[in-house]
Amino acid sequence: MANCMVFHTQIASIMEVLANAAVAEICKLVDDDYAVFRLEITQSQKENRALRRKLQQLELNVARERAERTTRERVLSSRPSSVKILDRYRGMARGEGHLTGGHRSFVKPAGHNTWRDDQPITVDEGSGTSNQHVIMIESVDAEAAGPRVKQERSEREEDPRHSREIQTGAPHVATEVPTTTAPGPPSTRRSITEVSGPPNAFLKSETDTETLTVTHRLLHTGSDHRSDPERLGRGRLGCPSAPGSEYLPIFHQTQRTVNSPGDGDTLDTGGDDLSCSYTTEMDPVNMPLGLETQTDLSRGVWNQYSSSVYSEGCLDKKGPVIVVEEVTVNVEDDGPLTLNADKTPLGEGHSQGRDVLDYRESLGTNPNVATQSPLHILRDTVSTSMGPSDSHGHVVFHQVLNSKDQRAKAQGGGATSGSSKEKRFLCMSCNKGFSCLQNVETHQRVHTGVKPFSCTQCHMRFAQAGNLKIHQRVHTGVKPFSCTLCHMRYSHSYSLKRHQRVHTGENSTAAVM
DNA sequence: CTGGGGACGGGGCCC
DNA sequence: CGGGCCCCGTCCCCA
Repeated sequence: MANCMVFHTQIASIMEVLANAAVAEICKLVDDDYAVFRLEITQSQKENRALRRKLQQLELNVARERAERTTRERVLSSRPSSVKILDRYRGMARGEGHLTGGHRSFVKPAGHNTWRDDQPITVDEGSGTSNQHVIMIESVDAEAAGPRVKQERSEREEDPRHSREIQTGAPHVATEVPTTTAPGPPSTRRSITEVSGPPNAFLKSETDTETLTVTHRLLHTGSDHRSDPERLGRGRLGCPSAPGSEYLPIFHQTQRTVNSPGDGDTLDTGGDDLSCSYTTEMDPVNMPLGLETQTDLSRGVWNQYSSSVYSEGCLDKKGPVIVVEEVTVNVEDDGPLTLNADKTPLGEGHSQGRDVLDYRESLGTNPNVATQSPLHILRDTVSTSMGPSDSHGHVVFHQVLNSKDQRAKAQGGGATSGSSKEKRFLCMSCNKGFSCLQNVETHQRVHTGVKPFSCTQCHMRFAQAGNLKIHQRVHTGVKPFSCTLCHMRYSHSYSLKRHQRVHTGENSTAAVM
């Protein structure tokens, strides 16, 4: 028994020794690893300190440079804004600026005109209520003896804040200077022309003698104030295509009412008592949606929207796309583009009629509008890459934008690719050409979702008065079109025509063909 | 095959 | 006479 106890005691002591040895071993290993780890940490800390010092040094350098630049700009404050913009642009090229805010179009300084005499500003605002302007920068450098390149800038109504940002060169405002116009010396003369025009439409000049490349730029800033009600209330608010008009390229025109109540009988069909009302309310349901915001500032920062000869392709399985490759506009030598300064629909928003709502009001109460315009679609889905300038200084922009309307794509493609002379008016959203401005304005409701004509009985809305009138037949039961063979009656004329194919045996598909 | 909405082109009127 | 605007006719598409 005693032996057994001694044996157990010895075993216990041995176990204890072994355990202690194991613990010591573990501790030793831990200590070793810890030492190594500490060493690594120390080295990392040293590296961090060195990098921090470098960073501080760089920040100091940047601050110093910025201060110098500010001083220089003050000294050159009498220089034209565009030149200052050029300076800033160059500064950005040097890495002094920031592109965090994307790009903006520069605007004529509000309140005071800093343009020099050799920078004529031609403002053609038609009704004087223009909220959009077109700025065409024409380089008249001697070196520009060749085909000149005009750069148009879309512009909103003069926004003091906007101007101030530009003038002060706020870091977040990166004003891009057209790359096609090599930043010339300060002596570069530029004529800037503001042209009033219809939204999203521009006129293709036919009498021009010199080919120019017009680049339409959809300028926007990533952290912009797009949703700012104030901004929405100004400028393009009154225009259907407006919400995105800030990104509109060029040829903005003054606004007008869709159907001025002064016109009065917009829906008056001469006794046809249409129980309809005229509103300018946006139909959120029909508003273009699904904007996958691709404001990739790192890629393009700003999107150029160019148009003219373009090809179409399906780069996106999900939907049709339009590849806009280049804009070619013929312009006379000595003059700015001759633009058709017309009033745009849904502009001033007359409220003379009971059923007439102020469009801007509607927009103001519908903040979604600002983000649902097709132009936003354009902005947000456009994948832009800028090609190199050709030998003539033309810049070719390539764009791929998703088109919401496949039909518009098909039709628009034909319209523009053919470059029909008759279709002088182009929709800036889909590049479709139209023969007259009114058609463009109507067409643009496709993009804007504006449906000014509403039925009072079912509150359906229509973009065209004629469609509303036809729609009214649903309520009235009027079927003016009757078949002479079977006395079937139809409310649509085409329904009758389609129906008569049954009698004639004409194949519907063949009829289509 | 029908009903109905969306969209475009063009004629006619007015200024 | 030309441009702008309104309206209508027409076609396409979808349910």
